[in-house]
Amino acid sequence: MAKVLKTKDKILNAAERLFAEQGFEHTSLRQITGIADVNLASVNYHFGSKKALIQAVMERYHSAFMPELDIRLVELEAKGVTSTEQVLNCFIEPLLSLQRINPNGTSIYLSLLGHAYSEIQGHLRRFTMQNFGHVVQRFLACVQQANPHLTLSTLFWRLHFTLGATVFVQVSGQALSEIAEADFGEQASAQDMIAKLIPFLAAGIAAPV
Amino acid sequence: MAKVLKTKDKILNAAERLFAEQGFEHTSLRQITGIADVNLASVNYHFGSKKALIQAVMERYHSAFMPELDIRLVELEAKGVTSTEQVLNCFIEPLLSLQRINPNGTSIYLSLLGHAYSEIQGHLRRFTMQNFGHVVQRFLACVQQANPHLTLSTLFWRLHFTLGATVFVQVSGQALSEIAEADFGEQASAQDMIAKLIPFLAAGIAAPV
DNA sequence: GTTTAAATTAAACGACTGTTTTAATCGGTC
DNA sequence: GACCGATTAAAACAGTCGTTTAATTTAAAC
Repeated sequence: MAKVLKTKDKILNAAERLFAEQGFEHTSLRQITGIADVNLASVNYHFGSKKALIQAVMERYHSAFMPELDIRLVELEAKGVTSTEQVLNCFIEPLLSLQRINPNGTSIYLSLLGHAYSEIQGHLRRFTMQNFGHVVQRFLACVQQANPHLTLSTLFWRLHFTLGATVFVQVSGQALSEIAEADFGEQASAQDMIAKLIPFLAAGIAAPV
Repeated sequence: MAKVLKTKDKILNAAERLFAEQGFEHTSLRQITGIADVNLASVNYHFGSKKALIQAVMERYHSAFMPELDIRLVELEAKGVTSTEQVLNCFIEPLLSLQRINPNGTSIYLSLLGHAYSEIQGHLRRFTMQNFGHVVQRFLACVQQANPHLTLSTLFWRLHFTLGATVFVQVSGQALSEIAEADFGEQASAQDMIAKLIPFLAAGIAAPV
């Protein structure tokens, strides 16, 4: 008995798919309502604006991911951080748990994050930091504890390099996966990509100056 | 005797500045012609289309940078590559030499590259690979020579992480620099950013699996 | 069955985009 | 000075976008 989705959920589902595939700005409300098979005006009726729709799509994932991440960071902080890789590993399970929202939840969330940061979505950044800024702070503290030899400035830059590498790969993820599959015959799931990413990032963050 | 610029050059200069600051898609022809103080229609008259203008802006930098990079990669290849950092260092001088085109040439070029890859500019990617694909190939060969312990697949992914980190930081460069200056009192020039980036990337690429 | 609010629909709005058209002007040549 | 191609100028074009309006339908409460 496939549940009949209400208009609001049909919009959210269509939007998250298109946003992840094409980014926020390249996706028009007409595309979304076309796929969702609802009227154009219903987006503004149910969500108020496109901005608000974007935030609603993100929040569904944020609110599932962030608390999970925070739990693991707190645990790690308590028992003491000894390596950068430890910190990054805290991301794995929370990311994979997003598959409960959607079978492709992990890559969708990462894609959305990627587009949120590569497009100029100031309102999203503010929105995220307001709601989950403390998680970001805790993450930073953990990385710092793992790398006491690095100055705050160096850490600042390296974390942004980290963010950049992650984000970019997710945005170009589909295209890259196709190339990788053609060239190396390997299908790269979101999980595989994370596994490949972590050693790279950990080594980069902890690199000597 | 400040040389009076012809319309075509006024457009190119205004376009490269705005493209670097805002990206290609967020920059309208009306913005460009407004700053350049020329008529809107002159863009299509002199360049044919916005796409063609984008390529013209990129080519000015590509044609200055790519041959310089190639020279250094060939030299390095001849004397034998022993470390990843060696390969990345080949980028420094060619990047800095772009300041002859424009005092901010280095960061403008990197910004343009960033936007070219984070926006979906398929035509630019094709254009670049057609003209300078051999340089990319040589770069790949050098990295491979420096890291014989890595599989081609691992290398493929790590180079894209590398690209991502570089690109992202350049796109968000201005915003990040401002934060860094506020928090750590350091002004981060394009040169500084490259110097911070290379150890991070080199360690990431060469990391153990 | 009537009432009332919620939800859906079709249509238009106003603002923006890249591009094209048509006419006016500029610069150099005979 | 008259000609002529190259350049500039103002205006309109055709398309897309997010949003709003006003009318209609649906669904639940009484």
